[in-house]
Amino acid sequence: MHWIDKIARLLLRRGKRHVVASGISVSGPIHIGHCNDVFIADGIRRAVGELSGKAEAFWYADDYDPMRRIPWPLNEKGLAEKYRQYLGMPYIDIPSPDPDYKNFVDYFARPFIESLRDFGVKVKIYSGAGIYRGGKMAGLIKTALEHADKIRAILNKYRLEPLPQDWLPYDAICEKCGRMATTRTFAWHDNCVNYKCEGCDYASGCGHEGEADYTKGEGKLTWRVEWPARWKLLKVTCEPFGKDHAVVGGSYDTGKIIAKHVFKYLAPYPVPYEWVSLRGSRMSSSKGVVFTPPQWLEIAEPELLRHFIFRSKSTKAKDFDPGLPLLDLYDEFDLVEQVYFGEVKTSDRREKQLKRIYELSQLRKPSKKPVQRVPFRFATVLTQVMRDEKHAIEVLASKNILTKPTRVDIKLAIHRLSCAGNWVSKYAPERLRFKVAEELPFEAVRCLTEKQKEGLAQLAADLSSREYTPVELHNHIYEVGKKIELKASELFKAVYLALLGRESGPRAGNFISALDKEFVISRFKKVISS
RNA sequence: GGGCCCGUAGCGCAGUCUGGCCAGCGCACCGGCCUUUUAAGCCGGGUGUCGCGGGUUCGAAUCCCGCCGGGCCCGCCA
Repeated sequence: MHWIDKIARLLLRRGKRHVVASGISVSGPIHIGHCNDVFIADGIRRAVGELSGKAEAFWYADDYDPMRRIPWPLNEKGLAEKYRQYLGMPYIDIPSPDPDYKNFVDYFARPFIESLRDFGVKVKIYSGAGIYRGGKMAGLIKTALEHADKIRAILNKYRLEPLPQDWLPYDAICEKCGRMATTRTFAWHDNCVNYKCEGCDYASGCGHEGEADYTKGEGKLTWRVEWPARWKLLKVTCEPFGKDHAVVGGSYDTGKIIAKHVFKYLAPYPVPYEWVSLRGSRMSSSKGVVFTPPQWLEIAEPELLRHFIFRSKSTKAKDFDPGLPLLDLYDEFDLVEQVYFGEVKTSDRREKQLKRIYELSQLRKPSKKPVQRVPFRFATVLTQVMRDEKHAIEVLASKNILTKPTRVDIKLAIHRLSCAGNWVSKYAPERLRFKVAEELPFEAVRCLTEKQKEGLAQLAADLSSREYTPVELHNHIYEVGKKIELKASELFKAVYLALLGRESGPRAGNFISALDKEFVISRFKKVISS
């Protein structure tokens, strides 16, 4: 059974209605590693629903935390100076570097939130700042303040250095300088928490002493208390989270205890997950080592990222490499799809697992009919020679890659071709790139022998006298070589030199078929008369 | 100091929860074929002490204990 379904079953043993939480701190560019979080939450929501439970999922933007590091690209020269002043302030109060976005949070979170729909993820969106400023957390904050001693005792069990006697689980925003990380709270009464803006290790305080109204969002609960409060507020029953929170004595452990003893709430069923690395190294918002969902959609279908996440256990570390390894991911996805549609056989057990992975990779219910796909490796060649979409579809049909394609098949093919085009220009190694020479490459064809020219002349003549399928054409090159007693490899070389200006290229039959015939004939003729 | 994950074929991995067709998949590789350059196709081939050592069991990659190696997280804040 797939791990998503195991979790769904466990949840249903606890109850019928479920709320699956996800969310991250909006501290910089949101990358595909963060997709684990929402995709898993959404996947569980889906699985619970399929098992006739009631479930919803949400994504919560932690946008009311203080900025402790300036993220890429705001830490680049010019901008860094400007953003230094905002250290310690809540993300929501920091301006956007781009006027098209409302603020720092909008700038980083909107591209992510907007892409969620493209990935078939159906989640409610919450904003921490919205929750606090809307006063929704007021009651829970009061409870936490009333139980400050109890909370402090719980946390101290897990700390080397105990919290101060007057510690409160609340971080106030300084009304004078707007910073949150710099304040120290020490007392409270009615709706207000007293603080002094003293500074912290990465930002200095302004010295102001004041009162923050916690019912109006003039501050927030400290993380280890906020998390359980949020569970209670939003009735969370299940939540995936990264391994940093999952550590013994970490925020889940203390959150569970605080939830039970302070908020009288059963902690959600935890789903810890491993992180996604990029080309072997940890993604880092501050260094700009990130790969984002919109970047993903440029080079691959959304189903592929879902496949990437659901194909292995959540606790398994995953590495993503948009270079050549992406091709393997494509092949694997296509293979799983063929297994789903019964076109490829495997063991019963494996088949069951793969079919479920395929379902989870889909944005909606899978198609009833088998889907025709253009192998991505081939798409990377076709996209470099095709004249237009119509022509590309003709080529695909002539090669039997698409047989009687439906409108959907054609749409998928065109989409994959555009992904392939983007991939070739952005991530492919040089050797997979080629460009048809627009003008006769004089330098390159100068070294051609008379025999090679004779071969090209023959090919040109044959091309104009009849139609060839790609395979026929490929074979025909060998026939021509035999006829004029020229080694096939020499003739291939001549073909590539004439068209590309280099000695090798994509498989010749495919390649020439994908080009305009008259263009090829005239190019060959030009070579002969050069 | 504590915790988590990983260790299965040359490489990447599935299988471990629920012990018994679990010795598998992809790529690579080897042999053969297509007169067939190329990250093209077809047919055939598994190349393995399942990290090591114990234990439980009729039976262990799978469960338990110990150890080794690699990676990561926490021990500030989130």
